[in-house]
Amino acid sequence: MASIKDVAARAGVSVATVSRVLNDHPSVSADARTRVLAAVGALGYRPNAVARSLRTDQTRTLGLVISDVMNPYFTELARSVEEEARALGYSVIIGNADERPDLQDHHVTTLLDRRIDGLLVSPTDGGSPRMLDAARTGTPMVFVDRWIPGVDVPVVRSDGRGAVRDLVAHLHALGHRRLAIIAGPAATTTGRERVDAFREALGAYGLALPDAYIGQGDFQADSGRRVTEGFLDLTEPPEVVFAADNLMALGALDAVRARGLRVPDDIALAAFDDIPWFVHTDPPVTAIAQPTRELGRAAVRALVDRVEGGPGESVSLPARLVVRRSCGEPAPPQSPSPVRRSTS
Amino acid sequence: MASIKDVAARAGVSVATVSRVLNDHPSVSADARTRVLAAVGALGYRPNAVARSLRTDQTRTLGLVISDVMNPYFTELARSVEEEARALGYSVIIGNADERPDLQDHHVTTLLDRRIDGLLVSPTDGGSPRMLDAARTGTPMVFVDRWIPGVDVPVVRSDGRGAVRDLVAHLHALGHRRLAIIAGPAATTTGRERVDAFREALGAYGLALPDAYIGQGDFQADSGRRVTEGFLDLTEPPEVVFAADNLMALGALDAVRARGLRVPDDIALAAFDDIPWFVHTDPPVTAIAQPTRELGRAAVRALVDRVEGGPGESVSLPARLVVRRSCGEPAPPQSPSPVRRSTS
DNA sequence: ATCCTCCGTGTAATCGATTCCACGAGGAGG
DNA sequence: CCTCCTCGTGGAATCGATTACACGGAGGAT
Repeated sequence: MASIKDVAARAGVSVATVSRVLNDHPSVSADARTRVLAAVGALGYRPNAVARSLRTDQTRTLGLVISDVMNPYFTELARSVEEEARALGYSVIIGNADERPDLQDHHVTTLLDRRIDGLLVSPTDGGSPRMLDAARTGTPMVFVDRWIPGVDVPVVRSDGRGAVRDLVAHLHALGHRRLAIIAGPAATTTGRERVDAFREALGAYGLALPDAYIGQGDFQADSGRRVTEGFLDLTEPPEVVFAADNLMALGALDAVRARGLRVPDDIALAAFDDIPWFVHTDPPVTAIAQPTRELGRAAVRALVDRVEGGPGESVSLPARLVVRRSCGEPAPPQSPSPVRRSTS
Repeated sequence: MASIKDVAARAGVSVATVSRVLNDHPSVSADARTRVLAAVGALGYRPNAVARSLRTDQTRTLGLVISDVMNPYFTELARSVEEEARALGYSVIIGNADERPDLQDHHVTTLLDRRIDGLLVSPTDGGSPRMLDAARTGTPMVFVDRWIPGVDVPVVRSDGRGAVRDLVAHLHALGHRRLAIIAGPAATTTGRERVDAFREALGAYGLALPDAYIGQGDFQADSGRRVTEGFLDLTEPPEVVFAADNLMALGALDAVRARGLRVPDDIALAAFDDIPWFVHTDPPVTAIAQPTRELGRAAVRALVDRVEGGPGESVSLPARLVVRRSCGEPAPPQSPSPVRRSTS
């Protein structure tokens, strides 16, 4: 592969001049510039980003470590992150932690070894020493979606409290009183927050959230299935199951179906994190939608700001409730059939 | 950040010795080794991958350019690629082309600039000059899922012919005779092949595939919707719509629902590429499933083989039909309700 | 005419690793 | 005791860029 030396030789100038042309430094004669450009074209020369990075100490690359790529929410997040980064002249390297702290650590380590300019993380746990260390020693870093309390890093996230209140209001209006939640891992902020918000919203209606109605999940479909089975085995099963993420909602749907029961007639279902497929499930699932695209954009902007020496502002965007039919909502208005209300 | 020089100074040896310890070169005394290791630990030293790459001319990184991350099929592919690459000691940088040739070209270019060791591509089109050039000038490269005819690069893909035959047999047995297809872009091999396989399978039953029953899609949900509306507007609409990918099937489902029609009673639906959500849609969708994980693994193995100077074998794995209820199949055996057959 | 600036250019140092080569010490063999 | 290896080690070149510095020439001011 042609190097800058080859270009210099062919253009009859020094490598310094070639470099100046390529970085459009002002003091280059028009003549030299055209000769260099001609040589570049003839050789199909492309600067070696590795060498350039070594010298300039910047890679124009951002690292993104997410908890689970197979979750459509994170896929969309990753996509919008890449889009915004590209617009700003950066590349993105994605590391998929699969909700495993050891994998998360692996990715953080290799990203740091590659000297990425900044790191976007949606932490799976309390954070490995390596990550905490990076944050402390000044690696530009921003948390997205989830964060680690006590670590001084900007956080870009969505606030679901309002939407959870709306959801509970919706459920209450439909007559539901026994509401259960499939929680995310306690090690994650989103895992804890969603439970807290749910409990708080319940409290506003004088409803309690008994321990038996809090199932411990891990944001994966299997755990949603397992927890839901537990709920159904209770002597007094809940009337509604609220899954703290979309994958666990899917598992819950599986569990309900496996019992030969139906949503929402036998049990209602709602989920945190909306995805296109929820429109097409049987029944369509009521969910809380995060402004995922905006989250990705804002995260990149905050990170790039940090990279360039700025403060990198934290951002919190509101989520919103999207009502469908999985909680017993009457069929949509265009349907002429009479409204049938679920039991209780 | 500590460099090899700092380690050398602290251990009281030369940088050469430090490097030898780190790459466990045999001729290093036990004494020197322990001192170096101690210094590494004390300083929290991690070798600079950028510098190392410049010198060794290898990045231990693979590039993966896929057509559309938001498509669950490609997400899973990307995930398995990363898994296998990690097992082999490589990192992977994913580029999302979003079915846009210009974006694909952008990613190929930046990946090449970064001097990745090998490139995995699922081409969106016939290939940009840059990509063709890279293939010709010896950049290790492997096509996955889709490929470009006439380019001498190993191809790792899934053969769907058998599964398409099974699908047509299934449809024929259910009494369907007017079968239509939502095709993928003609610029992609998978776009063309699936139509060909479908037409061929139809031929075996003496059925034709009229032009009116071939809708041109682009592998995105919107096109599936549009094409399906066209089908429904025909004076003699098809009884079955076969979408050449999962996203277009989703669009088709939308279109059918928007008309107030039902699957499979009014029109049957099948898709290429199975995904977990198809189990939960209304109705569950009959689909052709590719062995995605194995495809990803095989692709990485072939690429790494090329990188290390081997031939890099092409691989073709069979896809298989997964029957669900979207084509009018009787309800699954465990259901006690009587079988109801769709019209025609 | 002299001096000072400014402009375009080249030489060489530098980034952080790897690795070839030379060198000195020590052991084995004659 | 001399020679020859072998082993551990360090010096220095190298990868391909960027950039500080020096230098020569042109042009303007005095």
